[in-house]
Amino acid sequence: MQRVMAAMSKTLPRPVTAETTMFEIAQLAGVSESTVSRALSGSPLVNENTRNRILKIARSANYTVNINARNLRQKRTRTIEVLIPLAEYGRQHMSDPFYLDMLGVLADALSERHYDMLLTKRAPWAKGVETNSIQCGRADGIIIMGQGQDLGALRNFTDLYPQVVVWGGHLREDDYIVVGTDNVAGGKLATEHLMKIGRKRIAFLGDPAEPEIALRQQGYRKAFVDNGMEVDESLIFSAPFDAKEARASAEKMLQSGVKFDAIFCASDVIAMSAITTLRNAGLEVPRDVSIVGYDDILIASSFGPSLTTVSQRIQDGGKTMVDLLLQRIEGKSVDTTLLPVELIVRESCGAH
Amino acid sequence: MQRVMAAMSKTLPRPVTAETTMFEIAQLAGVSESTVSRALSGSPLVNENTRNRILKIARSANYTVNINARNLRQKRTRTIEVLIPLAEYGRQHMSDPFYLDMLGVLADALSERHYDMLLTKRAPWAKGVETNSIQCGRADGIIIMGQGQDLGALRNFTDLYPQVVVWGGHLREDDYIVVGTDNVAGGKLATEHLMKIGRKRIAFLGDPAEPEIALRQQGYRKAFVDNGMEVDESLIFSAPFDAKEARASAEKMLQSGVKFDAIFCASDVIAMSAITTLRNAGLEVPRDVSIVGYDDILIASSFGPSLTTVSQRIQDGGKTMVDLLLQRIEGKSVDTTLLPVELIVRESCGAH
DNA sequence: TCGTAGTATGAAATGGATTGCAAGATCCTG
DNA sequence: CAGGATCTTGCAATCCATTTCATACTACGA
Repeated sequence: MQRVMAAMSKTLPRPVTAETTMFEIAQLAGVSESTVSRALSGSPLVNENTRNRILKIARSANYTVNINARNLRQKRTRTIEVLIPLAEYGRQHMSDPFYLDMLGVLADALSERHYDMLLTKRAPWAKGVETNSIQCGRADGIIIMGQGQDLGALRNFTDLYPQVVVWGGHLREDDYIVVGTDNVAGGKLATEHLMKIGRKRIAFLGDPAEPEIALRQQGYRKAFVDNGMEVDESLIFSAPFDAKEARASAEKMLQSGVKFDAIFCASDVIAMSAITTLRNAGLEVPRDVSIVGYDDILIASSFGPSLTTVSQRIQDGGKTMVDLLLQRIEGKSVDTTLLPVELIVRESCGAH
Repeated sequence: MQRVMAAMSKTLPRPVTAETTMFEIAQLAGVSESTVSRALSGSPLVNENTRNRILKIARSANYTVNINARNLRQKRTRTIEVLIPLAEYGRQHMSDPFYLDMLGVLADALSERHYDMLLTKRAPWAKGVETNSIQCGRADGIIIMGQGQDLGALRNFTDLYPQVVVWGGHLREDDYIVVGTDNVAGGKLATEHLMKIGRKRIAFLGDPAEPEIALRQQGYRKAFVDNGMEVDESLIFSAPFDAKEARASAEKMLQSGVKFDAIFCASDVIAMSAITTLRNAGLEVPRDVSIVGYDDILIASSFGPSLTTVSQRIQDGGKTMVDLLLQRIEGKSVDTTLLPVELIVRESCGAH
């Protein structure tokens, strides 16, 4: 790796880590460690004057409790692991900006409750992962974004470690806690909107290997059935692909020669790719083809014809996941939650 | 928050945490805890047969060491905090997908070295953050993405806690370790490319409040000076804005009435917004206006016309940050590093 | 056979905070 | 003023693994 080096190399002045212990604070304040501990943790068992004195001393000594000692004793970490399918750079994958939006919400929701966030891209059951963070005491619970491909492994894991919340599709047979939008309703909503504005040949683009997408496709089908129409299977483009290949997929769709005047895309990223591909092929959106996406990601706003989409209520969703997980960690009984869907109509979805 | 609840509520079977301790494994194996500890940590002080026996027992008991106890004793956590300016949802900000790409690289680089990643969006010196993760023993070091607005606070912090690496622009007076591309060279490269393809009125779009962007603008100016031309200040659009407002900014640029035939955008997100805005205004890219971005983010590929951009070498950059940080934590002397820039020429940047 | 080097193991101290229990101090009530 | 209730505080145990130091054992050469 070729690099331009700066002139001066920087050496470590001194390795600063936790230095002062509670003992020293206790000495300074002339009390026992117990009292210091109680004062700092806001226990009512401490006299108000004593507390204030201790707080002042602790602050001036720049003292902070050692988290590891505390975690060890309390058997809790106030840390939640978040598992996100991040980009595999080597393989030129791209990870969906949906996750970045969600990450922001989760970060807020967790820090509001004084929890830290441990970020991982590999499932605890994946090959080569030797231990999981719940068991080894690194985290109190896990938020898993997306059910992924290996539903069996997910189910096994959540059987063993129930302090888990999964973002994804609601599958009847699953026993873990799921939060997500009502994907069937969402798919139906999007499709019916396209019908209402007069589109006749509505295509579906998305890979049903992911449970959520499969449910959206189910909703797409339901829209036809419920309106007394038949699904034209040639309009369903469901070849396996992820975000990086979305554009290629959209191109194949064009080349297939099948006629369509609308596409329900299973995600906003897919929709963005589709729009780009159509435009490059000389078609106009929404004049020639109407597009609906799914997710309502923020970046879609800096993207040209602004995107009609089914909102995943990322904000609600993230907060709900945190709420439920923390409740479950406390041992409370908790429900799988389907968030209601909402169609956000914007430019990309005009009538003929 | 209105919700559709699933029929069955899920109760916690049993709160699974670390249960078996090293003592029990020692009992089972008929050895002391010391030996178990050594066996599991791969110490050469243990007989090979004994180790294998212990490993087998530990595995069958589904045992994992308690991380907190280990961290406490060893005074290290094998955890790195990553500070990223994530979206403020309430305020409708958007966070740059550049960070998501970088996050993927960092996750890989860290996990390769058996480090965990703690994700934060608030600087340790921010108001309301009571303690920093290095001091309280939560992390061994911090990677800070972007210098942000408060350079003074950053400098103070890194004076106190040197185990920090910052992604950003190389500012001569700064003493902390910086990794980033050579932003001046990058800005110059982009601008000169636009000159070479025959563009005469090249605009700059980006907010120089962020040091990196300021340096890119410096490179933009240098391109003119070095080629014996004068900078037309009316072509520099540097009103403060972040990604969410990029589109609005681009619109202002159009409305200003200033003529231009190319834009050097300080980031890919800005470039995407600019292209969209131009197109909506009836202009064509690159026929009427050539565009160059900065970052080479993955999502730009699903955006069409594919983006000419200055690559930030996200992969190199992420790995370098992790390398340098871990070296510094070990107390080694370490250099601020400028990554060489590279222009990736694609569609968005054609000649007249 | 003794001494020495080398290998394998265990006992015990250590890391830093939290918390159950006991006890001293203070206050109140009759 | 005795007796009980209420506050405060401290002692010591506890959380669980790592590591230093000492010891036991083996083997080998002299």
